[in-house]
Order: sequence, then C-alpha cells, then structure tokens
Amino acid sequence: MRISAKADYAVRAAVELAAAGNEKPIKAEAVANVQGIPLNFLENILGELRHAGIVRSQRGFEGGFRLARPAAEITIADIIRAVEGPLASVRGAPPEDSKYPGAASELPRVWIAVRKNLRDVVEQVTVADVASGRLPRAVAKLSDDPDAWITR
Amino acid sequence: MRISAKADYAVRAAVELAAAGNEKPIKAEAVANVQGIPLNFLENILGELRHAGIVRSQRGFEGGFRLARPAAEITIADIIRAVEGPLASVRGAPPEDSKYPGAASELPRVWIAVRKNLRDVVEQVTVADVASGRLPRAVAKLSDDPDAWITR
DNA sequence: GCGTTACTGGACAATTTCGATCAGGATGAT
DNA sequence: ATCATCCTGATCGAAATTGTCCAGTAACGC
Repeated sequence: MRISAKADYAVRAAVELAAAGNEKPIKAEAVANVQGIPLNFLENILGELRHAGIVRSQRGFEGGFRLARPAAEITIADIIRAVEGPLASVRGAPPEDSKYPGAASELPRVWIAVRKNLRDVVEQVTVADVASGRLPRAVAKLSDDPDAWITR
Repeated sequence: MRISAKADYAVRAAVELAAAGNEKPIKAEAVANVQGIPLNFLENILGELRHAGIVRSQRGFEGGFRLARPAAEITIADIIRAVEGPLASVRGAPPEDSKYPGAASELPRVWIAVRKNLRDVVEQVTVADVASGRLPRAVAKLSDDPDAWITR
C-alpha cells in the first residue's frame, strides 16, 4: 500500500503543467528542475502520460508539454492508472475475482471496501484542485482531521 | 497501491485461527492446507505475527498457533502493520513529512486523505468480523455498493 | 536548408522487494 | 527420551522499482 515514486512524480508533473496554464508548452527540463525529478526518468513518465492522452507534447524549439484536457477534468486516479495500471490489487489481481477458501470467504468484501475508499479520494481530486490548493469538500474534510496526520 | 501476498496470507491465517475458536492451537500445516498457502512461507509470516504479539505459539506435539488476544480486538490494520510496516507511504516515507516544491505544495493533503480513508476501513474491521462474515456497518456499506465491484 | 532545440522510444542496469524454499536447531508435551 | 512441531536464518530467482543513456526525429527561426 504505497505510492510509488513514479506515481508521485507523475502527479506532481501534471499539477505543475496545470499551474502553468495552458498557453504555451512547458519543457520537461523545467518541470524536472522545479519539482526535483530526475530529467530522464521524468521523460519516461511524460511519455506514458502522453500515451494515455493526459498530456500533449510539442517538439523542437519552444516545445514542451501541456495538458491534453482541462485541468479540472483530470483526476489523480487518471494519472495513477496511466503510469501504474489498476489502482488496487490483491497479489496482482483485482480483488473481486479471487475466491477464498474456508473462514476467509468474506475477506474480498474487505478488500473491495478498501479499494472503494481509495477511489473515493483519488477519483474526486483533480489536478486543478491540487494546483489551486482547493480540494473537494469531502477530501478536505478527511485531510483536515488532525488524527489523519498522526504517523501510526 | 497493492495488497501483497504476504499481507493477504497473514490476514487469512489470522481469520482461520479466529474461526477455529481459541480452545486448542492450530497447526501451521493445517492453516496452510485450508488456505492454500505455501507452508514454509506461512511459517515465516506466523513468526512475524508472533513477534508482533498477535498470535501465540505452542511447540511440540499438539502444538500450533492461536490468537494472543480476542479476535474482536485484532484489526486488519494490526496484521498488515505487523508484516508490512506502515500502512501507507509515499516513496517509502510517511506522507506528512515531505515538502513539495512549487505547485504541488498541497499534494500531501491528498495523500493524507488517501491514508485516512484506508485506515478507516482496515482499522475498523477485526478478524472476528471477517470470520463471522459480519462486517461493521460502515464497511459493509462500502462493499455493498455495486459500483465498488466494477474493475476500473 | 541548417542548426538548434526538445521530444521519442527503447535499451540497459543497479538495487530492492517479493514470494518462496530449505536446512538444521530448539522446545516442550507425553 | 522421543517425536511432533515450531524457530531461525540463509538463500534464491524473478520481478519491480528507479533510474540512466542515447541515437533518432520533428519543429522552428534564420
């Protein structure tokens, strides 16, 4: 249950693009510098985001990347799925299609609930939200709970 | 954002112990057979659970494992933390103590919200709940949503 | 066209984690 | 004592993670 460097970088890059408006493309190098991401690695990531139709690129002089859709329509989930595949899995497979023997037969329902709660956050927050610092109410409520900030 | 085989196995083993009551210890081999877990691997896992004070072991003839506390007091989160460490992390570190530059400064709040929602499920469900198939209301509600079952 | 710039795509590699296996030892109930 | 069972730690291959590098190609200004 960890967020990989790749997913984290991808989201940060997208947010950076969102914050820059969509007038002119932003160079990968500029994003890498501002966000402290290894340039070569970031290039791979941006390639995947482009493949997924999340960003568009422009080559050559004055080239760079920009969001392919309005920032308010791109969710964190979109980005994570683009670079990491499915949001949540159990032993590499989706939780709903494995049968558990014996006393654990009801366990999939728990994993489903976990995934659902995960989705409820990442499918709701857009890169525009993060860039502006104004998170959706439900999410803000979660992250404002002081208890949520305690390392446990 | 995946649940590892180890965490999955650990929970299933604990649930199996819970379902067996706490009269007599259950052999690791029996759990391995019923749940389809490689015995050697399971022994490692049970060792970690014992180290964490979640199960107790009995050696020799008629030996085996039993829960160290009432099943209703052991949460899924306890088990995952015992075998995997912290529930959620970003690039290996807790989300609250990394600073993000530029436009991504508010991103940690999103990761915190994710973790919070995660915790809300796994800290609430006990092994007794899973063994009996009666999940806490809030969790049941999440997993009963048909939408939660769609692979996306 | 030419040169500069910057994305493109893929190959490669170090390190770590995952999932599992195994051997041999310790222990405790009978 | 004996035997069943847990205990410990080493080891291992495969895959994922986190990068690095580079030759190619498109766009643009001059």
